[in-house]
Amino acid sequence: MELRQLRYFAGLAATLHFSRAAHQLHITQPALSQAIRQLESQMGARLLDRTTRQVSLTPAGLRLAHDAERILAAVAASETAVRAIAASCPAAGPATRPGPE
Amino acid sequence: MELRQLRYFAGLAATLHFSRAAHQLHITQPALSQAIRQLESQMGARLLDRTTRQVSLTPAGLRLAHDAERILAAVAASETAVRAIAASCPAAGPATRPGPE
DNA sequence: GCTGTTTACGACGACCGTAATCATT
DNA sequence: AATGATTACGGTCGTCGTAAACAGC
Repeated sequence: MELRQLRYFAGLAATLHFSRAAHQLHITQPALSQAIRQLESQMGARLLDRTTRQVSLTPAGLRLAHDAERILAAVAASETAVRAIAASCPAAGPATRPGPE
Repeated sequence: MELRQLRYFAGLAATLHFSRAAHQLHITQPALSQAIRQLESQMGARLLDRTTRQVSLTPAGLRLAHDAERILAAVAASETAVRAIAASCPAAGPATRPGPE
């Protein structure tokens, strides 16, 4: 499982629409479809009920959608915190060159 | 930021030793070094103090190490939960073929 | 017939492993 | 000199986009 998968699935779960979700995620519909299919395969569980025209979450999909948002929020929060710490600690900066001059 | 990065960083933070961490992660040292470097670049913050022979966490790295473990635990828990739900809901299985027969 | 998802296919890029280099003890 | 991390480089796999096929309203 990768964060990319969770981002895509969260976007799809929010809209329940492949086209719109793909557009919001800045990818094409086939790429999203493939990624979701791969996620389902890896999880060994069907996450969506696709009746070709109707997209709805299965119980497992609902759970994953909920968890995905929490996880993605935690990741974003951590990233913000780490950047803040680095910013307040010049010695921990990315390219803090004390330099001889 | 990807989970792969977090897994690698968590493993490295646990041992503070590239060779041992890489071995435990089933990759080579250069691959780990590259992944960590990439993570630092993307985060815009130095996560480790590498004095060539001595590896120690920066404040930002310490924070990320802590967050990474929490996030990875949440991911693992979610995966378990989703699989359990799918297992208890045959209709949500991966290849549950009701079949005409 | 049209909207919307899936499948097929080719190209680009990322990740990993091997080999060589450099630094520290 | 030996250990350990980095850099360079080539191969391979994954991911994405375009094009075509399929299904429901």
